[in-house]
Amino acid sequence: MSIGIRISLNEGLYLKEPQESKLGQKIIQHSILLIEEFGFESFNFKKLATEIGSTEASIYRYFENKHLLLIFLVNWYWEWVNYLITINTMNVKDPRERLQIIINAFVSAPKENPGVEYVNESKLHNIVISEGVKAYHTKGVDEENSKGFFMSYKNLASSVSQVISEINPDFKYPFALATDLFEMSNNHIYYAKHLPRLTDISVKGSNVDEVEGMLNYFADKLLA
Amino acid sequence: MSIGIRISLNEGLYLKEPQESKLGQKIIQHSILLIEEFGFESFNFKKLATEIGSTEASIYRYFENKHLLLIFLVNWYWEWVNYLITINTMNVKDPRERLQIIINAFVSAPKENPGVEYVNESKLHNIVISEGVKAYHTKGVDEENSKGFFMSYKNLASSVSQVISEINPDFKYPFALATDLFEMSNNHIYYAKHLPRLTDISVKGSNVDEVEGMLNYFADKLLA
DNA sequence: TTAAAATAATAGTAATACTATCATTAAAAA
DNA sequence: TTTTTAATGATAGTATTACTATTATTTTAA
Repeated sequence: MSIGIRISLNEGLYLKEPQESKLGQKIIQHSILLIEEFGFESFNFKKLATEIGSTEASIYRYFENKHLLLIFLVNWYWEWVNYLITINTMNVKDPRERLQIIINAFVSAPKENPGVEYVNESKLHNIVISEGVKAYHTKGVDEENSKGFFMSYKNLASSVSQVISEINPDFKYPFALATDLFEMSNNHIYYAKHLPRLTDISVKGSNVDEVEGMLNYFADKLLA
Repeated sequence: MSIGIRISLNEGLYLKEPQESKLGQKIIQHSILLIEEFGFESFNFKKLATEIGSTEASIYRYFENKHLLLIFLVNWYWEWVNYLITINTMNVKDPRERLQIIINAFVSAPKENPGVEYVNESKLHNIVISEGVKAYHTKGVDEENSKGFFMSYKNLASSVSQVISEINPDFKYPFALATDLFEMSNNHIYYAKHLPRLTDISVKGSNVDEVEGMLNYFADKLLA
């Protein structure tokens, strides 16, 4: 059962809106499961087709290729985090408190499941952590950007930058800090798990309190 | 003509040390040129072979696959930045000044060409900026890490973290900040060029002063 | 000057990333 | 309800990629 959020994404990302059909939803659902489990490189439409009992050709009717599917998924995540931030900060006046809520959403948005039944938000977050940067680190970035494929990230950065500027109107780098907090959140969760000597924090199970603490500390210090 | 630096990397990264033969050096040299120009995804050993007038099979005698070649190149960069930092901070007592030199190396190491004739450091830096994260964002990261494939990055982070701890021995996140400064440096140069709404800084041509200014500001504030 | 090592030439395989065509099924409109 | 349309499935096929194997030739070193 859905609580009724509908995430609408740039139409150029897909050939046919996958959220509006059973097969489309299955593609989203199982691509998340497969990419999370086996990684983006070894993921392909043939394996996905087998997994959902469909065919490669059918999947190609929804997405041009797996790269655009990845961009779609990452955009879905950005939109969803932005949505969560919006509702969770709605009645909070103090911008410092709003930024804390934002940082909490960055590290643990998946815990607040919005009930889109075909999206496992926790696994999608893992994908964003492990593979997310690949969405915009390609030679096609400029063309894709011109089509608006990264608008959701920009909107998210913009929302956060506004809160930052509210806290400290003289701070010179509100967009950069917004982006950095998001990336640091993902990076340090990744490092803690895979390259622990690149960080000071540790993540036990799904406990990301140390990452959250660090980001709050950084934000406080920078905006003081 | 070389000024005599020799960058030695983890032996598991290659099948045969490419820095010790003409063909190996050509592989390094032209893989940098091709990846920088066309991107890592569209790069392959066949194109590289054609480019250098050799064969796929010959290249496979040096590197198992293009992914390991990328890790090799990125490691080369990390080692080289670490080397530059070492010599440039050698006689500098003040750790704050040392950190400034480090930040300068992060944003513009390529300008100080060490004279390894088969490595275009500036283009290699572009690769690190655009493709670098792909080196350690894969499903194989844990196994590769256990073989020491990311030791150079850890060493770099460790060097920088020591300076950070010298500036402020109570600072809780010296490794994280070291890593973040490096990643932010690369990220914001990339954003300025391709996704400017994710940052506040701009990079005109090869002028990265604004990035440098921001990183110095962040470091100062956090370590104050 | 001969042996060893490195490289080139050639060929081949399995997997990937698609595209095309036609048959079947499901949904919507008449 | 039928009939038209849209969506999906089944099947096949192509070009490229990521390799591996074998043998010939060239370079280097003993």
